[in-house]
Amino acid sequence: MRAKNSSPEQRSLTEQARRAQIVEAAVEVIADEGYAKASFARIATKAGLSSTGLITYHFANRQDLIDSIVDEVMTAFAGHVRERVDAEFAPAARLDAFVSANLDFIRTHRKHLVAVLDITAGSRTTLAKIMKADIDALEDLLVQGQRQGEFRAFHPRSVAIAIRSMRDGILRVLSVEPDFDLTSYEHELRTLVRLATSGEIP
Amino acid sequence: MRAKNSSPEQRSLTEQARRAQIVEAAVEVIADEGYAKASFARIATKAGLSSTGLITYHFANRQDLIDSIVDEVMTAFAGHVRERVDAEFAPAARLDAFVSANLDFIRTHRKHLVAVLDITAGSRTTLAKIMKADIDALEDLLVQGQRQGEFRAFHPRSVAIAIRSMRDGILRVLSVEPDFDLTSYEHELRTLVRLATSGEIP
Amino acid sequence: MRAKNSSPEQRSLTEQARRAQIVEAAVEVIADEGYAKASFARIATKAGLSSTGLITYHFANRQDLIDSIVDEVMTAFAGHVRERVDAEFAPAARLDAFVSANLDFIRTHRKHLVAVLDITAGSRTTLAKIMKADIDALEDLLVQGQRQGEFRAFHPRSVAIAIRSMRDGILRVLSVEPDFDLTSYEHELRTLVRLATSGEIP
Amino acid sequence: MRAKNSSPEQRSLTEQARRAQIVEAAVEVIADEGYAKASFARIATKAGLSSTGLITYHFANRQDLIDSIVDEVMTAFAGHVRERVDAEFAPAARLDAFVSANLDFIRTHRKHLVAVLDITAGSRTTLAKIMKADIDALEDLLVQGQRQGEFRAFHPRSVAIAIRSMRDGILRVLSVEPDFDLTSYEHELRTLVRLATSGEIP
DNA sequence: GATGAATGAGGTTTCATTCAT
DNA sequence: CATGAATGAAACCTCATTCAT
Repeated sequence: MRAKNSSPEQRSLTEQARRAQIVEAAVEVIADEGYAKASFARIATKAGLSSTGLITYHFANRQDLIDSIVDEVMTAFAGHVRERVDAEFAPAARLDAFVSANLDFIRTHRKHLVAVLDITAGSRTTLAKIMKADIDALEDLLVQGQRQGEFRAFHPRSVAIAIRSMRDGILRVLSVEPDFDLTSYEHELRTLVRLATSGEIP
Repeated sequence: MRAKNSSPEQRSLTEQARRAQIVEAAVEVIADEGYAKASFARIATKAGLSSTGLITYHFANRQDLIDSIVDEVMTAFAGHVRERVDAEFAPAARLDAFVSANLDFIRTHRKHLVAVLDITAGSRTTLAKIMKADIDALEDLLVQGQRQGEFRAFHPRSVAIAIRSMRDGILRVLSVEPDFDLTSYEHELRTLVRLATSGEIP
Repeated sequence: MRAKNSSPEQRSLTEQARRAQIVEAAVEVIADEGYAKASFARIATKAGLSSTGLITYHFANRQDLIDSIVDEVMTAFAGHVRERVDAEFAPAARLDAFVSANLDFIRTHRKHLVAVLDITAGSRTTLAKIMKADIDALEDLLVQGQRQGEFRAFHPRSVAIAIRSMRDGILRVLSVEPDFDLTSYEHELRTLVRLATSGEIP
Repeated sequence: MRAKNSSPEQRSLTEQARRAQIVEAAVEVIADEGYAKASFARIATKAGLSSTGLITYHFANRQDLIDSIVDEVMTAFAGHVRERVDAEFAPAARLDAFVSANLDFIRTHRKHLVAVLDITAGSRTTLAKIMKADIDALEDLLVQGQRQGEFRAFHPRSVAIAIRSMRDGILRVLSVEPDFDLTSYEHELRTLVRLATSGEIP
């Protein structure tokens, strides 16, 4: 019997634990070896499962597992960032909080984010969905700053894409160079974002 | 006898043409459907070949084909950019030329660059190689500008990564939204890069 | 402790009820979707059970469940037909009663019989057993009629096969066209059987 | 590269031979062990192939193989029967030719027909298609006989179903008892059909 | 040079069955 | 009695690669 159609609330503790375990193993495999090599067999081995059947038992199919990874990681990520952003009031401060919250989360969840980056690169539909969500949120922040006169005049969507790109870019570096030190990059990124946006709209 | 191990110089005209044809077809398939779905079968079909055997006949193996795509595209890309950069003298102008040359090439070779982006996302070793080359070149440009006092003080490698990321990021957007208009993005990108670097080192 | 190996007499009421429930669900699934798609998972779902484990708990294995379905349906079927046949005395009347009793049961138990038909089509050993029983019974009826001089001379086993085939054939039609109207078919079948057998042995 | 989309005409001799070989092996396996047990692995073994991959190479998928079997067998069957039927003129003679042609073909192609019977039992859509074609053809024959006054009044579709059922029924017997002697059955079947239809419409 | 045929490894998924609780 | 979790075999299918012609 499958757990396929069960909604998150009705999952037993055992099931939640197993799902989490599988998701973690998948994250590890994807982050370490790349999405292309993340077969059920490797994931099962990494998770210490006796067969790939257990994965299909807990997830409807491959896409379901992948979606679960993305959902879980991005929900945590977005939550972390939103909390930090919402602690600030002025747009410039909020934007700076956004950048530093991003970097913090990257530091503590490198593998998870690299895994999601890899997934989105290998799955266009997932990429489209996530990218839109990210960029929309950033754009809102920027437009807000412009309305309040804190930010200069610029094309908000383009700048949103640029900022998001700089965050993603460092993940790509990390996927190849896991020990890359983020200190300098964070400093420069915050500076760049400030320089890019500051200046009142004339 | 196989053509596999022959070095570029030894290739006959026919062979060069076939290789180019296969590379073009592969680019198209990867750009349109993603790296994951770019099987030899699809590439052969797109190229109008009757058998995947021909691909293995002209390329030692899959990796060889992929490397050829990347080599070809990146060589042309780098050549185009270098030419435009070298036409300028002052670091700031060279950097601006770099950005606009990048965008121009993206406009005219969208599919090729999206394909390479997809490939690098799916193959860590390729990614590492390309990224290093790109960032090194950019870093040189930035260091030069700082030495000549045109650029402010910043961590050159970090800013190089940031600039390269903004270029890559727009390719990800294009991979999902092929008709995205680059005009505004190019404008903002040039502005951002100028704002990010300008100011003499004190 | 398992209920698997218990003989029918030893079964508790609860257990009998569960078995019946599972058998009914299996009949439904097989009749609706075909034997090939009648997995334990589908049967459990149809029966409103939470696990396929319950099926294996009550039945030794798949074959046991299938056998139970066939046994139950065919016992009821045979009982119904025998009762109707035994109400008549003359062979011709008994044979006619046999045909009309068959059709009546088909009308009231279409799904059950379609399920059994599907099962026998998918399991040679089951088919052999049932077919032999059916044909033997019919053959007895025919031989009796010949002995009493009511039926013409014919090869009884062949005619038995033919009559049984016409009964099975309509089930195949019903498996594809559940709403097929049996009225005309019953009329023709009774006529055919009468025409096929009537005439004294010279 | 696959031969998937090739139409029958453009198949090479080698390919035609391989396809025929695989079809024959599949027929044998299905006739001997039943449709349910006819996995690619068994078919490949029976055909002496080194891997199941070769089956997928020559047939788009399982359904394609199954369809090919059915097509091939039923085309030959229908051709044989039609030829024999068309050699006669009067409806009664045509119907008798139909029956005896059916039996002849069953004798020479037992395995093929048993295989098709098994396939249709395991695949509702295929069953529906074939049954409709068979019954339609028979019904035409019967209606023709009624129009010309050679046949008595009866419901043509029902009698068509009955006749076809008697033909199918003997195949089921053969699937379990391959050495069953058809002589008596053929005799009785021809008699039954004659008795069932003869007599002018009043 | 080119091709179609063949191969076998490896992918996801389905499934009946077992077992601890 | 019943359940959910786990297992591993087997299914179909895709694929890169090899090879005879």
